[in-house]
Amino acid sequence: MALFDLLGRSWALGVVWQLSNGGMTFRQIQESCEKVSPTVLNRRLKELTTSGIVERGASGYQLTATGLELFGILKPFGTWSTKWAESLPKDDLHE
Amino acid sequence: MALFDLLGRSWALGVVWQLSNGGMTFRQIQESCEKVSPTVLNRRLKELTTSGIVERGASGYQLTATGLELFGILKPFGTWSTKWAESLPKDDLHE
DNA sequence: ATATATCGCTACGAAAAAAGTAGCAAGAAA
DNA sequence: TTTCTTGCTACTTTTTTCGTAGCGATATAT
Repeated sequence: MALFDLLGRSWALGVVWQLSNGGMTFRQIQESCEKVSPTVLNRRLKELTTSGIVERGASGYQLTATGLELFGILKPFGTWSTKWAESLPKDDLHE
Repeated sequence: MALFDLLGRSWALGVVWQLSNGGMTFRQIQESCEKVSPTVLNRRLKELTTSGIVERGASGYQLTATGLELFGILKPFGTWSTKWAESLPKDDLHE
């Protein structure tokens, strides 16, 4: 349940998702996440770092081995979500 | 990304997780989630309902077919999270 | 050296979300 | 009728997030 607490915060899942493409700079993440406020992004990155999911590397922030493992689990959401989105009226996504 | 927005709200993942055990009443969910405030629980349930993940049945709230499918994807988190929790100092879970 | 640009990040006020507590209306049971 | 439980709303306080501005550090160019 602590995992859901961590990942259930704003942008946490999005950051992990984005970082799966490789290392990104702070501002790159910021832009790819539809402009997250730097305050929150910084907080999420710190949380994910002390949780051993994200680390800093040569090319900026990147997933740790553990983080990549987590992304492996997260991956199926991608395909599932497109199916799911089609089964809904567009407006429902904004509630 | 809309999926992460929906599931990245407080208790959303927790509710889906709890409901996987079968139908639950409003108050049962409330207690199993370490006392979520009714305000938020009600909102999450409405969101998940209009998103076709949760529905109301004879025994209270329950997952739809789509919801069960989602839980199938969510399931691996369970085993992964225990491993993950062990690889961390206890305190890190509270940040 | 000076100017320019990009980087990670902090500060700060406003807005939104969640917590926490109380309690109501409806239905079932005694 | 009284008593319970259930789903849920109301209301206030606390926490989180947003949105914008901008600093200090490093790099690159002039």
